[in-house]
Amino acid sequence: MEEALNGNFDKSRPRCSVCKIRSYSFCRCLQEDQLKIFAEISDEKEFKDKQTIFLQQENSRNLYNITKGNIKIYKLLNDGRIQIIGFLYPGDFFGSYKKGKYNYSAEAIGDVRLCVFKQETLDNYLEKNMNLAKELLHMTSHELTLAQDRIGVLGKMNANERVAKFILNISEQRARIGWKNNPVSLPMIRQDIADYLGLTLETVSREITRFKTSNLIKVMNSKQIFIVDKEKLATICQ
Amino acid sequence: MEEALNGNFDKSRPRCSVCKIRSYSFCRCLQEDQLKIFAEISDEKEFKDKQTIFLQQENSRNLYNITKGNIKIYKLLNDGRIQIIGFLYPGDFFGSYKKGKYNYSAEAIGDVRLCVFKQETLDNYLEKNMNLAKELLHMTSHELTLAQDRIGVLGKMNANERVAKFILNISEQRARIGWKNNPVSLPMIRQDIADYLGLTLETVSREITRFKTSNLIKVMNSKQIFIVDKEKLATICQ
DNA sequence: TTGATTATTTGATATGGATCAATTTTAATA
DNA sequence: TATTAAAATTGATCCATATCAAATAATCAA
Repeated sequence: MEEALNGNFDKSRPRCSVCKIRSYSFCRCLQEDQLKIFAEISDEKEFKDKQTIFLQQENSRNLYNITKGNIKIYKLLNDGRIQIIGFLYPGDFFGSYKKGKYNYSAEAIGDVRLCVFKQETLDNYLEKNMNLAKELLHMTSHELTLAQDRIGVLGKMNANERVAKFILNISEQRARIGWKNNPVSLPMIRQDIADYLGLTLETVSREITRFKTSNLIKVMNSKQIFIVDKEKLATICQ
Repeated sequence: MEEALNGNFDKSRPRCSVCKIRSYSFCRCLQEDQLKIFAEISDEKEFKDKQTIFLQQENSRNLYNITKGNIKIYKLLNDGRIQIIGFLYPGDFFGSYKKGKYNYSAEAIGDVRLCVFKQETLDNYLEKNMNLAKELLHMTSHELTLAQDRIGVLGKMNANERVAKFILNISEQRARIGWKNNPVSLPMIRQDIADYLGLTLETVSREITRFKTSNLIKVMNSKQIFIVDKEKLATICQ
């Protein structure tokens, strides 16, 4: 099962040793000899497009680490309004290491592979490994700065600036994990982008058209955007 | 100096031992015998109303813990637009335990007393104290959920809902640290509330008037709001 | 390949909150 | 206490984005 998932049939090496995204993930702080233990306390699972990973009201039991694919985390208001909190990519983690309820729901965008950690198991392991605790602290702290950036975008920026920032952010994220970042692929649909940016899908579509018309981007197809003038895009959202 | 600040002249007890907000702060996880060391690696400082604690572009050196008063953390766009990321209260911490730049600026609202930790010093101390590392992780994680809640508010809620949520949130925060929460005191001016909620001060003022007119609140004075109908307020923002 | 479904774009109109402006209230200071 | 400055309220108007609606394009299933 594990071997099948990461395409590694060498039973002598733990799954984590051959994990391609480990260097972008919180487990990068582990020594080679710790990887075996870590592979044992985690479990790799697959999810299909649109499959729910967990819902906000559920008791939180797990922390997840994305090894392949994209997921969205979102909140639902009781009248059906949706706010997408974030799109997450390989190397990102989500879920909760606190008992209680999850703070959002999580859903796969396309096919996804996740490392699953049971809360208590991870918590126990933290006791033995200060590096990992520190790494988690730093990554959580980084998540917090990203969330604060988003507060700035949603609180003060107009539609034009939001869409520009979105395109640049996703391109930067791709670069960070060493992927092709131009043209940048948008795995999510326009409605998701709208629910992420606090706009409607019509407004998102119109802003993309404006960028296209003024030659800042080329729309190869609705999910592939080529950035023609990165500087000008950056100027829009500073 | 330390004694003067916390009103304790008993030199035999470390400052942290008599700290009134310790039970709401990350240092609550420390044992009595560790408090002496902690009092030595931290430093208590006072700031006056509107005084800048640090600016976003500065190199981050410190982590701060509020022992008295309120502060606001905010981001500035280059055209002068301001977004207040959060209002922080006694027991809250802010700043950075990473090298680099701060992610926001911080300013005192009214007179403030802060525990200041040097990054490296705290980091070194973490090495020796797993409890503290875990506590910081949990509190940072909690900060993250608060930030995610705010993303939901700014992305999907209208002016009416935002102001209702603000009043309830601040009242809950007061209750959490055991303070009088009705009438709730708003230490910040309307412009700050507006910059926090992504609205204008006129809109904030109008919404407060609406709540007053429909008898959900009583405005004792502009900084003291008595919540008359908590349930109805809660229904507005669910 | 074709029809059906889903996603995206584009257009017309409506509206919530911004903006501009004036007044009132509160706080600060001489 | 009077004078000034700062904060808050209220009113009139405007505009960016939402909403409603239709057309087009892409994707999927049979």
